[in-house]
Formats: sequence, C-alpha cells, structure tokens
Amino acid sequence: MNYWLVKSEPFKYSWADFIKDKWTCWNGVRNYAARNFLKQMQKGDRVMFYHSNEGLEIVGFARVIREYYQDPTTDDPNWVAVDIEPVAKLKTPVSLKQIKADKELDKMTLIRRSRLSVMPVAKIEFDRILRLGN
DNA sequence: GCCAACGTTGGC
DNA sequence: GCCAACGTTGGC
Repeated sequence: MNYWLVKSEPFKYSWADFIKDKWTCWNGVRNYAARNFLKQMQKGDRVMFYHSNEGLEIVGFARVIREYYQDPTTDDPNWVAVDIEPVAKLKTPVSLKQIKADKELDKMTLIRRSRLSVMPVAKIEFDRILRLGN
C-alpha cells in the first residue's frame, strides 16, 4: 500500500464537504507532476487530506476507491481523476507548523515542494502524522 | 497583499 | 533547445 497527500482549499472543498458527500472524484489537477502521482494511486492507498490557504493543517485521511480515469471536467486526455472516500478524521489536526518543527516530518514533500497539490508520503511520515493527530 | 518557488508558454 | 516573460500556488 502507498501513501499520499492531497491539498484542498477548504473554502472550495473542505473535509466537512467530503464527509457530507461520502466520497468524491478528485479532479481538476492540471500539473503533470501531480497528475503522475494520481496515476500511481492504487485502490486502498491512503491519502492525507490537507487544508491549504486556510487552516494549513492535515485534517483527516481517505482511501482510494477508484483508480485513475479521464478527468470528467475536461476532454483533454492528459488529465485524470481518482475517487476517494473518507476513512477517519484526525482527533487533532496536524498543522504545517508542527510538521515543520518535527524531525521526522520536516523533510516531507509538503515542505520541500510547497506548490505541489498531489504528492507521495512515506509510510513513516504517515504513521507519525497519525500518532500526532490521535 | 506580498513574494518566493516553480511550471508553462512562446520567440528566437 | 534555450530562456525570458508570465501566471499560479500557497505560506507568511
């Protein structure tokens, strides 16, 4: 199983919206690096859900329920989407500040490539975030 | 609101 | 194929 992190601006699509929807199609990615990670996602992979711009914290995690397919928001075959569903909310969100201050997390892609919206997360990092958030 | 990082576009 | 100009993301 692999681990990932996706970003969403909560005023566009928040964790609460995600819970309400039960699952969502993760579409609208228009960056090749991020697209390549979407394509690597497999059913059952875990996905951290991060609130960017506002919140600046990881609020919960999800799992992949459908592997990549044509992004329904465009006809351009370059772009793909996956479906994810919520697994659990973190009891305490893990903030960007905490991540930056944490020896095990300060090398995360989230810090190193701050503009990427879909990125891989190491298992150690994933477990560490769960521990901090629960 | 600013600015750094960085991806994309287009002229040459 | 290079690189300058430009646009976007996202933290501060």
